[in-house]
Amino acid sequence: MCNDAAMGKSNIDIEAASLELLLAHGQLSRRLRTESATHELSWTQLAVMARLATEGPSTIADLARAEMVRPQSMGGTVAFLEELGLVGRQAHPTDGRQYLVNLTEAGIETRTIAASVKRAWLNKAMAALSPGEQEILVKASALIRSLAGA
Amino acid sequence: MCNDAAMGKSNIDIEAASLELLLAHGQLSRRLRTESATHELSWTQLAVMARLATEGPSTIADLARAEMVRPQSMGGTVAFLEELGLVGRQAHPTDGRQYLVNLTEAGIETRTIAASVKRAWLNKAMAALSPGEQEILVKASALIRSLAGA
DNA sequence: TATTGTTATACTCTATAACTATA
DNA sequence: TATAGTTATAGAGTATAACAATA
Repeated sequence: MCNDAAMGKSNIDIEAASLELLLAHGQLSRRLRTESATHELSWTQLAVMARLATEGPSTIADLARAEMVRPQSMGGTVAFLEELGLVGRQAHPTDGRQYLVNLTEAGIETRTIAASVKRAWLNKAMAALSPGEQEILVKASALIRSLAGA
Repeated sequence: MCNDAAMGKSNIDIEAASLELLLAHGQLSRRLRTESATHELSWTQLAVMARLATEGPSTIADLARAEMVRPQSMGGTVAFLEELGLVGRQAHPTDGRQYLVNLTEAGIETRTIAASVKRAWLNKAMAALSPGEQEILVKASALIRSLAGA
């Protein structure tokens, strides 16, 4: 009468469920890698582009915190996107140490992100699912983001 | 009358949905990295352990195909698990080129997998969700695995 | 000739540590 | 002294290429 199942707290085996999610995550990672072309935006690069588009200009330190990488790593990510002309940087108005990173016109072009081969494969794969299944993945995406950000 | 929405094919924006899944996936990857300790099983190592447990002994080439990495990479993965004593290998009964990789007693111990710090964090995070949300993630895991394997 | 597996080497992404400049 | 950012170096995971042994 004292375990979760007996108490009716949940009819799902959390241990099994989290392992399933973990294995699914790993398999998706490897599959996406095989579908990726060279010179394609990486996860973090894509995430930075999306964040700048929705949240507006931000500093390297802020981007690093939001995307859960070290500032040094984010510095490299931003430098790479800068070389591609997708983002630019401006001096911070009040703090001489910081830069404000922003999307350039080229970066704003949705096509730049949409051109991703990763997305092309995933678009196709998701289009083959039923609307109900698609909805599950949309809800799961939101849940995963909230889990990861908590 | 000719676009998907008008035809009632789906009320979900596939482009947006796949980007959401992609961004969620990336964020989960980075979060799990920050939660991971050193000397912990990697994604592929974990996947191989799980596969050997459910599918029985298999060859390196088969494992590589199933987990979508190159045979050379899987060779390294198996060699690593072998050093840890989690898997062993036997000569193939009929083909002298191949080995059959199998879980050792130590590997069979569920605790070996369960000891993962990744899983500990994810268990805790998933336990905090409602049963309905947990169910969504369980269903999404199955969908993602079928997408990745297709 | 094709396939299994190994060895050698390189690439991508990120981490840690040490440094400079500004607050 | 603390923080933003850079530079240098190292690590994990996987890829490609070249090779040996077996089918």
